[in-house]
Amino acid sequence: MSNYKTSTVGLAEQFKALSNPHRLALFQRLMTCCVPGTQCGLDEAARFCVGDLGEGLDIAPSTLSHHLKELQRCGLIQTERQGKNVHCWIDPAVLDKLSHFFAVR
Amino acid sequence: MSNYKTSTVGLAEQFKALSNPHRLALFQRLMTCCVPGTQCGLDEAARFCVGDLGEGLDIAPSTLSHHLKELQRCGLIQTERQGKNVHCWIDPAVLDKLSHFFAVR
DNA sequence: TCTATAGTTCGAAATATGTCGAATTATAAA
DNA sequence: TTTATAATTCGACATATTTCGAACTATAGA
Repeated sequence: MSNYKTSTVGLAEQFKALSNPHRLALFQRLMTCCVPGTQCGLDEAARFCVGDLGEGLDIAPSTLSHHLKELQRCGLIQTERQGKNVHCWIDPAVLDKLSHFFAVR
Repeated sequence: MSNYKTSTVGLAEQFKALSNPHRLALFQRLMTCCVPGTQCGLDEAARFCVGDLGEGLDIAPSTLSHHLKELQRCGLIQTERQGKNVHCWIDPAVLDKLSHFFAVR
């Protein structure tokens, strides 16, 4: 447990979150705002709200909510209420960590 | 959604394979042979056989076999019989792909 | 205050997964 | 040919996951 995010169990939880096609699609949408020059999580214009994220995925709101909760539980995404909406975003450090895991160098 | 299927569903299957702590541990062991100067899959000395891979994981041989089959099914690892043993390895291209998926910038 | 919108929680049902032991196959060695 | 070792397949069972609809909470605006 020295570092939850990089331990085998913590990593496995993140991969489990990404193992569902719906959740992976949600994550990929959030990734699109993580581009050069953009500060994910700081630039609110680059965030998605829950409803918009689920657009076109054809799942019930309760299912969408459940999936986002799973993504958050394992540390893959962040959420914050903004009035009637709840905004979601990815901390770029999360992507860095996962990218490096597979980069054996 | 053909694009949705090829990119998202295939990836989700690989993440599902890595979502089990035992399978992730197996994959991590195989990753250790993917180091600079080593050609995974070509240098047989750098491969693990099934029995050695499961060493210390405390799972039944049948379970080990099942997990490796899952890793292979989604394209994460390769296997080849070598006499009494079956050798396993990772194609470095697989690691590149996954690393790049998370490398947004 | 009342209403509409956005999202969450809960309980249930169908399906998938992880695991084992027993039986089986493949190979090498005696 | 017989035996030992390495690994897989199969059947079973307990547990986990995915999904929904109904009910609920939170907020903004009229």
